[in-house]
Amino acid sequence: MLTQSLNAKAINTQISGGKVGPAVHPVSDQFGAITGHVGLVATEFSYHKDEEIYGEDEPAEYVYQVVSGAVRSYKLLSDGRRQIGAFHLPGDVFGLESGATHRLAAEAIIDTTVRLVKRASLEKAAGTDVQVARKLWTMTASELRHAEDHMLLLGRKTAMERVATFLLEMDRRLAVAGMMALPMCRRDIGDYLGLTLETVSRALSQLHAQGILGFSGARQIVLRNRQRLHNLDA
Amino acid sequence: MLTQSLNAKAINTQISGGKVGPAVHPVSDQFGAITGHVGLVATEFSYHKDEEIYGEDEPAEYVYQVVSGAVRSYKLLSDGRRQIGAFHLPGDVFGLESGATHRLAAEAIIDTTVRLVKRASLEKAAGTDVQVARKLWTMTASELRHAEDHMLLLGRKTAMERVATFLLEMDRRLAVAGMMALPMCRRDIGDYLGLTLETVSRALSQLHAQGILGFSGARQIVLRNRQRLHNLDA
DNA sequence: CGAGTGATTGAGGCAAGTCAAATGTGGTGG
DNA sequence: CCACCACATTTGACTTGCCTCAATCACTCG
Repeated sequence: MLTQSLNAKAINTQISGGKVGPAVHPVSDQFGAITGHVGLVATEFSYHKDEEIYGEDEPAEYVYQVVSGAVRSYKLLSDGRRQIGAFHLPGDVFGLESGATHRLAAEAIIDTTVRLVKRASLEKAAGTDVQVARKLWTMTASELRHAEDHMLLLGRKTAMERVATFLLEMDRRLAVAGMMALPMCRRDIGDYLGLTLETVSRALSQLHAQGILGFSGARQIVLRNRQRLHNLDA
Repeated sequence: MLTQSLNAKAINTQISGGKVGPAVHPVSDQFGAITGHVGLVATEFSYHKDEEIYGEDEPAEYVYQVVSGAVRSYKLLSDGRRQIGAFHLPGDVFGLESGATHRLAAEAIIDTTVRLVKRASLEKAAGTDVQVARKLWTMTASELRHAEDHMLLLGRKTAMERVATFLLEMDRRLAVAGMMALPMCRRDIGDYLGLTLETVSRALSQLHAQGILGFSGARQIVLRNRQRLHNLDA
């Protein structure tokens, strides 16, 4: 099913180690660090806004890297409550599992292109090449680090502290020329921070009123005072 | 400093692969799975109740396995708010890092004995033995899985759902003859679940009043109806 | 330029937090 | 062995930060 849909829509297949698209940041090309060593076949593939990439508990057949666009990884409760565990931005690897299935679902936030390799081929490479095995471990470990930081946020920070942390994270990860263009809506931010979209909006309005940030459209944000934002972040 | 204190208090050094203490569950002996392969030296060591094992951001010199007792891993905010990321019970490995430092601090909840090996020797073994490298990865991946589940709990579950989840987790991990002896106090439980100790206590009282659990002392709990607890867990 | 979705703002409610007091309990020394 | 003490837990009364529900506003994109 997934394979069919991939084959039907694949737009480009290449031997990795070839040139990397402009959206992939060179110093953080985690995928290349693996595929370059072992000559794995990487395929490019695109998803539309809100399209599912894989579901929770689905077999983990592929490992992905965002080329352009943005992805949300999340879990759902039976009544629809959602917790987004991470946002994946250009250059990020996602969907890497040590076990057989995906622990979270993944969806494109906006139209998104990914590069992907078969999980089985990575596993095989890791069995031969210790460098690859080490890389898989460190990628999982940095996801764990993020999750540990996020548990602190979700369990113990106030709404304003959460929003401040979020803004500083996004500023670090996607600011260009001091401005960030958020790909996600207020509901996504709320579901990432364990808040409602209204609470996120109120916190942003308050930061705007205090001159800590500026808007040019709801999703174009300029941080005017990172120091004060850090102070609000506990 | 750490090394000194370790040397001063070490009570037993052995080549691993020897017999395992009775408190370590045989089917989940993650440590043995590693050390058995490469003949690493494991040392036993004990900590008193509330003693720090390592601090946040401290160099990760050792990897630990609980032999007996219980350990909490946590992060602190500057004003003292605490988030416990995990409890480590007999058989569990903790303190395993891919990077140079510990991401969370660790403390003994009660008097605790651990087995430990040098991180550097594990790293070395992983460079030679692909089985070891794979094991390190899967151990980190299962910590990540727990953290992802816990983010959902912290971000989206109600107080009663959190406590129900906690009880089912502890029942699974440390119930003997249908009864569990919790090593941690209500404050630890609250800091694990993102609640206050009072809220934890009220939820437990309510479950007791509904006949879902029974007490013999505040920390000796017997689950009388796991199905109803599952229903409360969303 | 208008429709539709996303964002903001307001008013009121409630789940969980805070503060405080009473009760229970395990550990220890007389 | 038991009485006491220190601390853990429970329970109560009240507060509050965030949520819910609802209405308006403002982009974005046909």
